[in-house]
Amino acid sequence: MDSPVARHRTPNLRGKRATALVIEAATRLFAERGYNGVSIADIAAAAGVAKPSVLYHFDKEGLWKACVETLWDEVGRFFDERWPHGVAPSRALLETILDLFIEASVTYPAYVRIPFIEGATPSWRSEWLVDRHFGRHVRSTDRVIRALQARGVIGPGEPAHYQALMSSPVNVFIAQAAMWGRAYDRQFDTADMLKQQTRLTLDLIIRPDII
Amino acid sequence: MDSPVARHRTPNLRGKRATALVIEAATRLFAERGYNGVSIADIAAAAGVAKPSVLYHFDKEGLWKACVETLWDEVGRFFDERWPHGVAPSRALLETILDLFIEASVTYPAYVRIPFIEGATPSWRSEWLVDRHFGRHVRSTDRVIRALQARGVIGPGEPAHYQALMSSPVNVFIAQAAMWGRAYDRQFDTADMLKQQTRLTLDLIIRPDII
DNA sequence: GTCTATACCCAGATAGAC
DNA sequence: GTCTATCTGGGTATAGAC
Repeated sequence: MDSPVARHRTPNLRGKRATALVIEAATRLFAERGYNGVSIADIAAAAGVAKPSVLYHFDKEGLWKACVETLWDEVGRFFDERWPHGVAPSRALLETILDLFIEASVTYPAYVRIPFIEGATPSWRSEWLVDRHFGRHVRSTDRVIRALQARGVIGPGEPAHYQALMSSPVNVFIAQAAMWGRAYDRQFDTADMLKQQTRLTLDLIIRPDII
Repeated sequence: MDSPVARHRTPNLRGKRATALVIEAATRLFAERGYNGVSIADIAAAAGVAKPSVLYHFDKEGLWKACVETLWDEVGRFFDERWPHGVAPSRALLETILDLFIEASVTYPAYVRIPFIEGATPSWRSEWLVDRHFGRHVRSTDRVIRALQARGVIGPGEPAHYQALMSSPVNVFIAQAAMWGRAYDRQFDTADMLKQQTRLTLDLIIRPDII
């Protein structure tokens, strides 16, 4: 072995194009460790290719953006297929939407973890995320909350405060699951824990006299 | 200028010892950008000393731990001086405690931001934080919540879920203030926003029939 | 204890054969 | 398009004068 002659190896394909393999691996790593915690070498190893093969397609910044775009496209389709269009603001609507977000968060944890990690610290990534995705999402949720308030489903107060409360399930149980899990010696990032947390949050913020 | 002769300069002191200056600057930077986002050169520049003067006292890992210990000591004293010892579990107790946490979080944002940033990603820092500080804090809050539940101040359900809800004000309005601020085009990390958020959270989780 | 100068390593990125 | 080999910069850390 290690003969100097027969040394070509696994030229490339495993069915998928290399770019897809790289984006898949990179998305997982970026979501686990954050942009600064991942090297091109890590990504290349995880994708089963050589470092320059990654850098042939992307520089690191471009790769991160491509990962986010690909993931958001996928999650966007997930929501489009399930969104309750044309439903009047009601307790049932809020339940449906929050359940949908939980399902999306469990299916695509990177969708929660990437904004959480990169948004904690100022950088071109946090700005880019807000300008391109997060801002739109926050403002549209804001409108849903206002509509629910107008119908009396949830009480008065700034929508931002309700958003903060509603984001707590995924923040704690997905983005910080490892820390809480170690503190409590127990697993937190399960669909069941998320369901319980969301149920509790809903029961608290929905006014008791509304069905 | 730049003469090769008269080239000694600001030997050291500004009243404080260099270690104190370094820890002060490093704590601020670690809280803003996270461990991996800060270099020794950044810290040295912020403290007004040379790089090797920082490394004479600490290696980077030791410096980070010293920052956390110093800060936690300080916040610990802050709580010790104000903690409502011997007060029976009641709505008033919960209000006092949450107000205290807000005051501490506004006074020492690093106390919120450092666990938030480092806890998002697995590393020796997240493990060290949980084992040394965060775990104890979470478990003691857990006991307070159980006592309040036994008195009927807050409803049934796992204490962890209530902790997640109660952590949402500081999570969103301190640790992710920059991102939400950019999305809403508005400032979030103000004492007033935190007060409002905490008031809302309390009103929701405290059972309405309890005074 | 603090500095200037430098060692050393690992990261991102490029050169050029295949 | 993918590889091996290499360059370069910025990072932590050290050597040694003062």
